[in-house]
Amino acid sequence: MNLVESRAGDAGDDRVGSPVRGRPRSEAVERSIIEGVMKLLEEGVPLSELSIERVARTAGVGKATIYRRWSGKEELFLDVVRAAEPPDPVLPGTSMRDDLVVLLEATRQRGLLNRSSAILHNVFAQMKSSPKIWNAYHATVVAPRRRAGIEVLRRGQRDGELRADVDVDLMGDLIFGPMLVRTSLRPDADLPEDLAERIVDTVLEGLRPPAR
Amino acid sequence: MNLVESRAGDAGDDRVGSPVRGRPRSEAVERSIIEGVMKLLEEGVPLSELSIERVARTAGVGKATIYRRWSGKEELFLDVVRAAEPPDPVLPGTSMRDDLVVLLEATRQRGLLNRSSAILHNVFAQMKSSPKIWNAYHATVVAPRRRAGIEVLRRGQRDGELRADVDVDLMGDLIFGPMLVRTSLRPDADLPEDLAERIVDTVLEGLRPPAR
Amino acid sequence: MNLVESRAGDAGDDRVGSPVRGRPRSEAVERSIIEGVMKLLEEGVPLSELSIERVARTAGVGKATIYRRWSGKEELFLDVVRAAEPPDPVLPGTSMRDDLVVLLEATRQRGLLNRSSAILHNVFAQMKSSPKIWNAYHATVVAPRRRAGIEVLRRGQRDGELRADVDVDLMGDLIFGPMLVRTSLRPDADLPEDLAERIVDTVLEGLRPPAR
Amino acid sequence: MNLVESRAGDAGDDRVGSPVRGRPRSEAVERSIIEGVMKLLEEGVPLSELSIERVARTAGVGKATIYRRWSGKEELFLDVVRAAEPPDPVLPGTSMRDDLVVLLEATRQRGLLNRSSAILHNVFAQMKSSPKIWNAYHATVVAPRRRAGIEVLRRGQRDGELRADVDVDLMGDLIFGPMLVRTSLRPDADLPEDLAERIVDTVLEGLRPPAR
DNA sequence: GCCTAACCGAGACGGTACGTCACGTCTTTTA
DNA sequence: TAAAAGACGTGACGTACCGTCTCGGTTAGGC
Repeated sequence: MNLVESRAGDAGDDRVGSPVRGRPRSEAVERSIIEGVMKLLEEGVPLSELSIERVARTAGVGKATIYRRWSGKEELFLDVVRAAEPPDPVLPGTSMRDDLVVLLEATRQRGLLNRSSAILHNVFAQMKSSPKIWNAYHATVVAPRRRAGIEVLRRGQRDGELRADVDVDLMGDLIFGPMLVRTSLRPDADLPEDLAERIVDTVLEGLRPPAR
Repeated sequence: MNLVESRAGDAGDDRVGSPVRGRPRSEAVERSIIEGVMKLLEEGVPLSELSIERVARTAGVGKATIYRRWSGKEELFLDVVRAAEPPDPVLPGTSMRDDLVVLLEATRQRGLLNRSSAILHNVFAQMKSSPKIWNAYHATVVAPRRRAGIEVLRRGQRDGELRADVDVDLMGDLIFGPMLVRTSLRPDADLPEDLAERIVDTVLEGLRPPAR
Repeated sequence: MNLVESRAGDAGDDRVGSPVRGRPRSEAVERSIIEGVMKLLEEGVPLSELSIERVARTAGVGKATIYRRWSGKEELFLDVVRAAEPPDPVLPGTSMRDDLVVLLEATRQRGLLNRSSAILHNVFAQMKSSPKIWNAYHATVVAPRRRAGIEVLRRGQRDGELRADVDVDLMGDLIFGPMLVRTSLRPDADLPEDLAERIVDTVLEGLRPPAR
Repeated sequence: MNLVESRAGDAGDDRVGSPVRGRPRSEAVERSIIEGVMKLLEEGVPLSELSIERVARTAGVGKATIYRRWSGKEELFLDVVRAAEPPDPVLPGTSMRDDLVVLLEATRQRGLLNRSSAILHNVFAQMKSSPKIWNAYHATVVAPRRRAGIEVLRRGQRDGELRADVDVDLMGDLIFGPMLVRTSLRPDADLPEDLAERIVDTVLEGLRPPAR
């Protein structure tokens, strides 16, 4: 998970009995660092004041111990976000429409979480400002979910729930775009309970006025 | 436009006696600061290395001169973005559909600009990471455009191009959401030339398979 | 008195009738600046915090108005000290011994003033740290007094109160040195009322001309 | 010696477990800072241009490293002066008169040093302008020497070289005052080779115990 | 009674230094 | 060899003054 995990004498060690020498890294230290960051964020400390120095002080840990595991602030935050990421929703599988609603509702829940708890709101924002980290987060967390959505759509095409000539890639954005805009870009947008259903149904239904 | 502009006797001062005291602020200095930031960004300097100190050095200006106008890095960047903002597109007015395509195409162009020139990509990202600045940007730049889109939709309803019972607020996100996701959130998405048309037409058309 | 007194059109003006043109400098401004400095010093503001900027603010005066009169902080302080300098004592003339006691007592009074009022203690100290200013102060204030002391001693030699072979220059330091050490160099020394008499009498004891 | 030296487990710590924690401060760095200041002073840099920033640059050291040891410019200069202080002279002990001449000659040498090398002249002046630092210098450097002088005088009284009823405290100033005035207060005074002898002999002339 | 030059307050301006903080690396002792 | 501790060089932070420079507005002669 970390980006800096190479231990001295790690690779290419022939002897099986003692792959690493010296004192092993403490997992407890690892946990206490990540939990320390979360504690600070929950206490409302703005991200700009979250220095490595302060994290080390809070976790009762030396700075070098942090740098031994992560190459910098961004990598550390990436792991913090990953640790706080809610599990993927279970799809009912009753229909494409229902599966899409469930996926979209999970996205809405995430948006609500970001807004209310403020734990991750800023970490998230910070991540977006760092292309390297945002790409890493995208690749390991966001993209898989998007792929799951695409897969649902493709299955819908096979089952006749969606026109076969539709570009599922664009379709994914048509479904998730409106929700993501409201959760991530428009700070003032509201997220009513039936939003997921309304988006899915509206997109699927067609919006032209009925032929008279 | 600036956030720090308390000077005695600003606009709308009835009294004739003492409109401004002391040497007035130089507009040339103001311009050279903003242009200095742009120059640095164009040269590929990462935003994290864009200190006020460096901006001052580049613009040949004292730090205090910057702090006299902006209360910090974020406020300065906000003005940089505003200065680089392209003008609003002119709507053809031939139909709701055409107007929407033009608006959406402008959004796509903005996305292309952000990606290619790298001038604003990072400033943008940075802005998103600061709620205060993002809200200010949203209120003065993004929201008006969104209102323009909503207005087009409402006119479409009056003219019978859009069903009268549709929630234009949600509709705005249905149209602009997919494009914004591709320009702002998905770093790997492509932006083909006909994307605006396809989004508008697909959303308006309806996606259910035709009754057999 | 000031070090920067050149007015434009000052020197080399042929015409006699109009030596200065334009609005003349206000003497009131001059006074209010010096009094402003004294007020601040009396309030206990340490000299290191006495910036030109603050002096200008206190006196309700523009900075340029100060720089028009003095070339810097040191020159200004020099004039402040000169303005606060007590008048030279009047010598009784009854005898060399009495004149010396009066001069030495004036020095003691000055030391007491410096210690108690704290007005000048620090200005004095600051002045000593600037060779240029200290020399100027020495030349215009201290040296004349020293010359007065030397003159008294010389008169004493003529009148037979002091041995004729004594080096009056060294003698001056023998008399004034002990007092100056206590007033200027030893912060903990006490200055009893009869100090001047004791110094003069002790030093003279061995230097009286031998009874013939 | 320094004024800022709070480190855990200093001297006199009985507990064996944790005498000092973390990387110890480098003595080499300490030396290079003080030597850097001296180098600059020798090059003729006026004291007013001796900023902490410049000292750090010269010594190849971070500003924080300086502030870790001294709380400001004055404290640093105090240590510089102490480092440059010549060793106390060795008293011959042949007589009170000879001892006094040796002590006074050391004072004269110090004055010559201050004048010629210019290393310390200004540091000295600066120190005098800061009561806190001057008092510290006085207490640790000047006062002990004065006490040594007083002790010599007292011994002279015991040995019959000085009248027993003389106030040795005042006597100290009578001897050292004239020399100090010439070395510290009068910038134009000369310091001839036989000055120490002449002062001592002149002052003692009247204070010898009466021949029985 | 005007003209005009210098004054005056205010404050912007390019600089420099302040003292603090965090960065990421390093050097200690202890485990 | 990991770990806590903290020193180290580096460099940005935001503030305060420096001495100079515009501004609009005042004050005095000289015309």
